[in-house]
Amino acid sequence: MALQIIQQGHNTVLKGLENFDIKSILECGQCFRWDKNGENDYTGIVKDKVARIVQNGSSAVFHDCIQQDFVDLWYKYFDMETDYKGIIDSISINDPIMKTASDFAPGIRILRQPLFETLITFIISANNSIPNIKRVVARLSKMYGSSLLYEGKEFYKFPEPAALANATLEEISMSKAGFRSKYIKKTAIEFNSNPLKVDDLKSIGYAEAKNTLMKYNGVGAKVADCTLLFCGAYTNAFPVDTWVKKIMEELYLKKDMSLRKIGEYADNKFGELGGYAQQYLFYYARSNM
DNA sequence: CCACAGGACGGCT
DNA sequence: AGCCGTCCTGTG
Repeated sequence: MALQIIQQGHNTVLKGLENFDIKSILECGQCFRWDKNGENDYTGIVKDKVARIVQNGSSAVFHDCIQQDFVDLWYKYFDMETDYKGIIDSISINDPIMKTASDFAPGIRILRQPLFETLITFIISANNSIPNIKRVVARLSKMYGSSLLYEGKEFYKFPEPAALANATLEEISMSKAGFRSKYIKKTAIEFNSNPLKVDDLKSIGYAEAKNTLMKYNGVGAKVADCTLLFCGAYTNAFPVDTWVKKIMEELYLKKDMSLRKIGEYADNKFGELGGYAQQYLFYYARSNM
């Protein structure tokens, strides 16, 4: 059944969802601005829109969301045009490990998040835990992002590059970003004076795009790959963190290997679909290992 | 109190 | 190229 998008009063209702599980999507470690209200019930902010999403099987309700907002923002954000069933079939055939990992969470989708926000939040993710990353991002947004009301509650947009570029290091440090505070400030200054767009990254090719991002202070190979993958620029980006290293070594490689070599192995094995493979593996590893 | 988890960087070999 | 100490905050 094809996806149906229906406006019902103030809400937008989706029916016929396939490979869409809101819990897997929002808790697989790719985003930091969503909060759980209850089972399959989340509220979050992207750009200047807040959404409360409640999923029930193959249906989901976007509360206080007109159909036009769904089409303009959320459809792209949730990567609705991509055929995830086809991707899973393609990477799982002749690969029982990937079959197990994708069967564990076939409803994962890779979000297409705003570039500057993705870059800064993954700088914050360096040597950090997901709950702490969320707290730091929430503090920065409250300090430097404009506020908006949704269902009577105040939400804060992710800061504009200029707001973080003009902040002092002492102020940014109050977010408790720790040693990453100076990375945030330097990168915001650089980005603000020479703004980068997703299309710029797409036009120069994966290797050059990764090099470009790694010039920012606080951005190594892993953060660069996360940014390229989660802003929707390159689906072949395969970020190797400690969890992916662990699961790749245990299930595929059967020996210790450097982060760089694991990345090369994945590139050969998964190619253009590496980013999807990485997400199934990462979520499976974090939940089961 | 201590041990540990989580990546980038810079200095070293 | 690879190894290792340091950076900061929070949790057990």
